[in-house]
Amino acid sequence: MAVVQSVTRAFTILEALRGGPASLSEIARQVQLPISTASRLLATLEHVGAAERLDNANLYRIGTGIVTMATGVDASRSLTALAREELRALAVQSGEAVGLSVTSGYTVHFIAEERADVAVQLRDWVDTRLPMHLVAPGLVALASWSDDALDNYLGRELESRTPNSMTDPTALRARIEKIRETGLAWTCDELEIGISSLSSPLIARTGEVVGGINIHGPTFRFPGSRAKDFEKMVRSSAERINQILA
Amino acid sequence: MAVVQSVTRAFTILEALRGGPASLSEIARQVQLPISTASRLLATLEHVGAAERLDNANLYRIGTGIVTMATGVDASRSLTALAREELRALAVQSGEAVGLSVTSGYTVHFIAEERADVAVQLRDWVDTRLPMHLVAPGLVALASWSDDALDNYLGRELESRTPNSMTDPTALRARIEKIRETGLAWTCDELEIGISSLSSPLIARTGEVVGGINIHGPTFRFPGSRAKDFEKMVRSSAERINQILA
DNA sequence: TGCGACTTCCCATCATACGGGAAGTTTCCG
DNA sequence: CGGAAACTTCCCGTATGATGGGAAGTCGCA
Repeated sequence: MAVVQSVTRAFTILEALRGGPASLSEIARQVQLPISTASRLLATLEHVGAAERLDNANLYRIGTGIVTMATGVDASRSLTALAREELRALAVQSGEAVGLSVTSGYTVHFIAEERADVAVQLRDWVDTRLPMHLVAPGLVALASWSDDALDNYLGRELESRTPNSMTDPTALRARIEKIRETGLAWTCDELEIGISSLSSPLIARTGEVVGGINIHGPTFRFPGSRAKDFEKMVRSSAERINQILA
Repeated sequence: MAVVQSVTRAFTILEALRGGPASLSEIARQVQLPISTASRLLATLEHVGAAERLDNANLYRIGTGIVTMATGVDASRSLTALAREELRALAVQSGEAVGLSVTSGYTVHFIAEERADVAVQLRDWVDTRLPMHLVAPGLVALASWSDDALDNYLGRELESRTPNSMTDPTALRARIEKIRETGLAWTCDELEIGISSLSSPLIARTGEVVGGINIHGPTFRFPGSRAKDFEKMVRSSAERINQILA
């Protein structure tokens, strides 16, 4: 299969730009091309709208043209769609409801849910935004944050929703330390009495935790005896989704 | 400013792919390149993940690589993110659910939704694809099409979902003519009994209608008395989003 | 003022993108 | 079933156009 050199190189440059705005020489170094070649390719990318130049500076970044392109992508392959099958499988396997959430600022935003067919169900969390320290996917996200970012989060007034909500910064810090070791968070009766949940992180190509998937349901259906199984399931599901993301 | 021919051509092809999956020869025709050249460029795009080939068929479509690229863009600049604020405002203002959709081939694809806090709500349409002639954003898109394209659409068997679904080509043509004048489409009980909707088009930089935003809800909440207000709201919201797109 | 790092532009060179066409495959009709 | 039409894939000779070294210009800094 014949492949056009210049086009391949152009996309390599685009890939490099994902790391954030960069100058011509930085990019040339990064992709190992002579400056003049990189310059010509960047000019071309700019020309077609795939890259843009920061206002006045000599910095390039990915352009809006790419975003427009992306909206034309068959939607069945958006993150939620890609993940949906996986979520469904996990719901069936666990017999519980399964959620997909993304982190945004200081909140966790649930964007998809799949549920098994059992009588007692929780309410639908899709499209709700919740404080990170009260939900399992929020805790795994916090666990990925730098100390500084974490300090900022914990330094604020922390919302409480049940007597079980944990709002003490020191206690939370210790708990997060544990999560860092296990890569998995449990919550129990912290958001609402009677709800238990466990979550594993979703990790973007950049290494950043962008969200989580979680199994949740009535606390009485989450006894210690099923815990290990649940943990294994949610871990391997997250693993598979991460592979798609990578 | 020197520009690399092959790279420019590659992006032209990518642009052409936005119209939906297409075969090698279709694309070659569309972008006016010799088949062998188009073939080589498509192979390259496939190689870098910017295009992919439909399972077995000889159809290419935009690839996940582009989506991944787009996620590298400052999130505040993605279409849905840009539009979200606007949608939310519109939902609050109208007190109804508000949808954002893009057109793709002969279908309308809902990609985002915001809803007001009212008791009776419709199901979530996000991630569904619907025939253009049954939904308001589809009708405004059709209204922007050339006569030839419209003939093609209307020449096919048109799906019907309720007794109110309009499937007669002549009637649809007349209706679309009206929409062309007003720049706004209403539907009532045509997709599902009890759902009303109105929509204004989203117009890309190229002048092409790429999608629409719409207000929708239970028909009983869409009396004539509110119609004018709704029309004004959806129009000005679309206007603002279009300004962002331009 | 001079140095270093950077961007832009030019131009000779030849690697490489190009496109016609052959060969193979599928689709569509009569 | 047969044969034409339309399509995809592959090959290869040609010359176009991508390439990269380097000069010239710019900026910041000491």
